[in-house]
Amino acid sequence: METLITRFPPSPTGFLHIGGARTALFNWLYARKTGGRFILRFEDTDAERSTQQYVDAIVDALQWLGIDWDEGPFYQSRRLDVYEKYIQHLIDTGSAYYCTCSKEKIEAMRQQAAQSGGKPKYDGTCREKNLPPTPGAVVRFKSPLMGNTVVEDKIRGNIVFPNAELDDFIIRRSDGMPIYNLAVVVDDISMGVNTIIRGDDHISNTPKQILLYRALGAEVPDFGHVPMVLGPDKARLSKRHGAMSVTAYRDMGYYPEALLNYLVRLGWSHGDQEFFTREELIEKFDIEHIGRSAGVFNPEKLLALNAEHIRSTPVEKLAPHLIGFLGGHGIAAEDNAFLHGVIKTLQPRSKTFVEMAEAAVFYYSAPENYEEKGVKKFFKPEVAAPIRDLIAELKNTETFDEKHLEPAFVKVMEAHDLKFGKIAQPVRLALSGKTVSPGIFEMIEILGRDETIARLEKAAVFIRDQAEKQA
RNA sequence: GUCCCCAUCGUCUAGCCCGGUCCAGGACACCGGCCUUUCACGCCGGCGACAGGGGUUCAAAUCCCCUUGGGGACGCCA
Repeated sequence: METLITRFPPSPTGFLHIGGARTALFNWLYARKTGGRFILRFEDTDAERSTQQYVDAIVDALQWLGIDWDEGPFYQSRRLDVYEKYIQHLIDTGSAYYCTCSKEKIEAMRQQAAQSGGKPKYDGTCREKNLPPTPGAVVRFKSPLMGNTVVEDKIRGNIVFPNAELDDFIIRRSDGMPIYNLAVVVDDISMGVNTIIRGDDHISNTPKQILLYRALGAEVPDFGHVPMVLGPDKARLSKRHGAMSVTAYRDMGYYPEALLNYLVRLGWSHGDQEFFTREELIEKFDIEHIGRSAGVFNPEKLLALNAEHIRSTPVEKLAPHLIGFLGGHGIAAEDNAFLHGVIKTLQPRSKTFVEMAEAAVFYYSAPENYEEKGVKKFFKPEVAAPIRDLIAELKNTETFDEKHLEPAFVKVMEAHDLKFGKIAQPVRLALSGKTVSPGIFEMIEILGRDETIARLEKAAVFIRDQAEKQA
């Protein structure tokens, strides 16, 4: 079987957003799944709006997502001579022609068409004039006047376009730069791309491109148009929908695999399965189960999926991601057993790395003050004695794991006739400074004997001072 | 305006191609409950949809047509 070659061709006129990432993902998965190749190509023929800054940002986002490419990145702006060759061929074979109609004239044509209810089209003034190249002339494709062009879409089936709907579209600007439809086709032909998965906003470009393939004597690739991603108001995604760039999700503490998982499920399914690892995605992805209807981006579901990924991903894989966010709290954490232990206790209670980092701070630095409502509720004078006893017990506990810790607590509880909660809450506050934290035993185990005792003693002093102040 | 695409719970979706097992299944969110050392996790239960109308058929979410609704394209942007 022929090697499958897919590509992702962003235009560097903006950041990589959710929709673009999904398109890239589909192409990437399909290539990885079939052992094919995946190409990255920047379509920067619009010199006005393309910038290096966006190129870098897109590369950065793709790398973070773990979407890697086998070839490229290519830049259309550096392949002008290639397009020129193909354009010349089209002219030579009578499939394209020079046109000297002014922009104003074209605009007037459109206006008129709009008024009389027709489709805005170029009227073909220069079509049969056989004009020679002149400065400022554009090159137009000579589109068939009759017949149909059929797009055999892998996702939607056959889509028929009457050729009369198409006009003689420009393939080369007056400044010599090629136009999108020409450039993609030439690139895809010369790069051997045989499978194109893209947004369905490109459907109406497809017949034009098919015509170009034929005029160039090239084989038409497989097309598959995926539905668009909509905002909560069901409108096409745009800046006004808020955080839509991939890097925004990185900054908000999302795990790349979770984003991938969410994105792929927005438009593709594998029965009832919701959770996928990257490997599972590659193994199970198929083009047959890509849906046909547009999907609304749902940040809440993405958040929930992120939490699920955080919960079920091995701590070693999570650690490098968390370290950056810990840095934001002034903590220079090392990727060691301590960090891994910390993550373990935070996994079931963190939806993002931002949350996890925040919750992890107390492990690295003893609380400087205690949550106020906790102090009122749990640091009462009567807990001073049990805490003193607990400190003494902990000093004698041989191993610091739950199995040995619990008897120590039970002993203190019995001596003072307390329920577990009565001692656990003050201890929680003493260790973490907060009323909400991971389990008591797991915290103690990670903090270790010295640190635990130090924090308990500090709390005991605090409680005593507190009592004196009141007296 | 013209052309094209789409249509199952609020949202993402399974089912639709190969009608009956679907008084429609899962997930997120929401509401109860259980578990419990806090918060979570987890578990159990609830709420909630085949856009409408015509056909075809013994039988339609599944096939056909129309309507309605939503989206996209119509650039010397990609």
